Amino acid sequence: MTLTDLQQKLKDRIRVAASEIFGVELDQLNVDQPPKPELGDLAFPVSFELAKLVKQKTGEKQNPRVIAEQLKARLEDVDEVERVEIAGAGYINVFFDRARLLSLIARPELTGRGPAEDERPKKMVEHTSINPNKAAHIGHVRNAVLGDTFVRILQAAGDRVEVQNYIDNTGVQVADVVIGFIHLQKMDLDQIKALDALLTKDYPFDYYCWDLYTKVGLFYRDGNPSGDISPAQAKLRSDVLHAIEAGDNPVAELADYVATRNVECILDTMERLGIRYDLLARESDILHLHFWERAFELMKQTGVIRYETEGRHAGCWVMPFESHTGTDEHESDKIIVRSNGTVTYTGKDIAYQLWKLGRLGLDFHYNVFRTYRDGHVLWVTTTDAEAETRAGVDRPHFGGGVTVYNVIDSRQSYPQDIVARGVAAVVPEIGDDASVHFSYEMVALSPAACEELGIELSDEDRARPYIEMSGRKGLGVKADDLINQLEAGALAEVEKRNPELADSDKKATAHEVAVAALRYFLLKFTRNTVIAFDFKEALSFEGETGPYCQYAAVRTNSIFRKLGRETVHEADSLLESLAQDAEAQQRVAEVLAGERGTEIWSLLMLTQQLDDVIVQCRKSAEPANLAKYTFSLARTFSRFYHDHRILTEKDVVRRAVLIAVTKVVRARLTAALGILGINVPDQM
RNA sequence: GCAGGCGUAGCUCAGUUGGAUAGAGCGUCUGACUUCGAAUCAGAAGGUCGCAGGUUCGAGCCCUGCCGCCUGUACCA
Repeated sequence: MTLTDLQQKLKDRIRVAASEIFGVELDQLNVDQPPKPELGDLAFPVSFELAKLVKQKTGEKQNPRVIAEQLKARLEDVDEVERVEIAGAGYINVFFDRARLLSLIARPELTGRGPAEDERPKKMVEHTSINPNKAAHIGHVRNAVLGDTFVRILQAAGDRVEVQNYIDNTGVQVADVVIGFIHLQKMDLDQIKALDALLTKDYPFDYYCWDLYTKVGLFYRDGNPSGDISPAQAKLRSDVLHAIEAGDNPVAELADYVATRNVECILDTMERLGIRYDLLARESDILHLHFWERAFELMKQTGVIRYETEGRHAGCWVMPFESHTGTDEHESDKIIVRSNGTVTYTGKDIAYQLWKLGRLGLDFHYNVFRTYRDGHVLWVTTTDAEAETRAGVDRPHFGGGVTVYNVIDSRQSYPQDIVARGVAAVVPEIGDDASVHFSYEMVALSPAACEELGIELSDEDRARPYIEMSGRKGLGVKADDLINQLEAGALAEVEKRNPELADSDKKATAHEVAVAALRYFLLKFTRNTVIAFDFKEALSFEGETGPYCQYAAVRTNSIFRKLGRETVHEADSLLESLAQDAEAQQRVAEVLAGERGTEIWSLLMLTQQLDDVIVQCRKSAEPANLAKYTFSLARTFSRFYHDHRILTEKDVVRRAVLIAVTKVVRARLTAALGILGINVPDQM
């Protein structure tokens, strides 16, 4: 029996009682937590609701407190319930039998649940999807960390998940860097390869491209970063772009090398943070395998788009958009195919989305991109039908998801909405819910952070709350730079605290601490909060941070290291025998009673909320809830740790209780951190 | 104009489908280390939840109207 089951049992009792006593059916039944643990373990505000329903039904006005009194006896019957109190204007507060529940909770957890792997509906999560033309910055990392954590949440909740990273290898951003190599650096593919081979770890290929991309931005604008692109350069860009899209020519070959190398660098960055993928879906393959043409047919057949013969959009295929009315300045219809016959980005996105949902009727070919150290294989799409047989590895089936989550920043909400509607219109049976825009706000730079980066600001910018990062302007904090800085800071701390450790262990620990700091920093804000990046805050290891949570978990481990097996065994068997030993049960109840006992008890209750939090995070798609919960568990444990000595505790029963609670905390805290993508080192 | 988001302590942010005395962290001030590790803990100060109405037993949360900020609203990708 878990706490969730117990809650359900109590809810059922209340429903039955409401029906029998008042003749009223409750469709919704809320459970709260009392503001203080002294007020009970669960609170039902149901009496207020009942008073309303009874009044509606009979016209008779009832006092919520009187109603509560009538329900009280029904709940007190339950074995796990010690007593029930009526509080305030009519809250029903339930107090559990603490000793009894402790022995239930302290039992080793049963593993294994849910149906077999392939029977579960598949959820698709697309995240990261960085333009492969430069290094990743912290804004990209927010995307990846949010996506990766959500994947872990879904998996923890028992879902089957497929993780995709979309590679826009034929877009203008790649074209821009290609122009930089060809026209600014005057390099051909062989020279680029030679350069790449010479680049060091401190300044890798994606860093080189980062700087080159900025130069191209200036080149386009004749040296003025905020100027317009000159017509001659625009022509250059468009020619290169077309060559890349067409494929099978030297420019496309060069572009493919550049894009692929950047993807490799970005994947390396992400792996430092524990982020991995199942499939890289490349735009070039979507193009060359004619996904769009198929989608176009489907959209025409279903009447989702229509051909305009007159007006401003004459010659275009448009998708009517009735939700907002157009004004003189702004159109209400979205153009999918331009009058010159080319498809817009939105059109291509609809095709890809249809494939993800298994509704396109076409598939990619696949190749192995890399194999992670633990054997997990990352696949990449290809047009080469033979690639897979050459790979000689079993491939999972890709695509065909029931729900698709696209982790894309909130500025894309308009086009994302159109994609979702377009898809839903083509295949009405799957509905709008199948496409979820997992949106988040950007990471911007605080004015202070800009100054630290040595970026000059205009007076206008200085007055703003934050400054948007820009790859084109080279304005941003590179992910690897920040991770390096975090690792250096953590290493200094580790060296101070654990001088006896081997250098490799120190570095490994510092790495785990750095990952914890960065991931937690990006997860503690809710998705629709703009993060104004601040170095001091991001580099902090104190207070509400990842390392704080880690530290609490490390402490639980060090307690067990020092306790010795016998003592732990003794504690385990004492709690196991509770059901048969009335005297021991009485003693445990005493330990858990009173002010000190309540502190221990409320910590134990908090550990039991993890499953509910996971379920809630899956539903709300909000990883910040889990981050907040994890911090609060770590904080509550830290307090418990200071208030209760375990190693020196002489009272055997009391020590057994403390050990049992610490054990449960260790398991839950480690699990919660794991879902956040944070590991617990042996020491730190 | 329209659409979406935001406005909560000095600063940065949480706040579940409306519930009990609005919470954290940072910063400030005061305490606690021959320690189960102080990356910690305890205490203090700090609030007209943007403004004004409304709905109800009850509103930071729902409704209406204002004010302010942000982002979208391309035959760019």
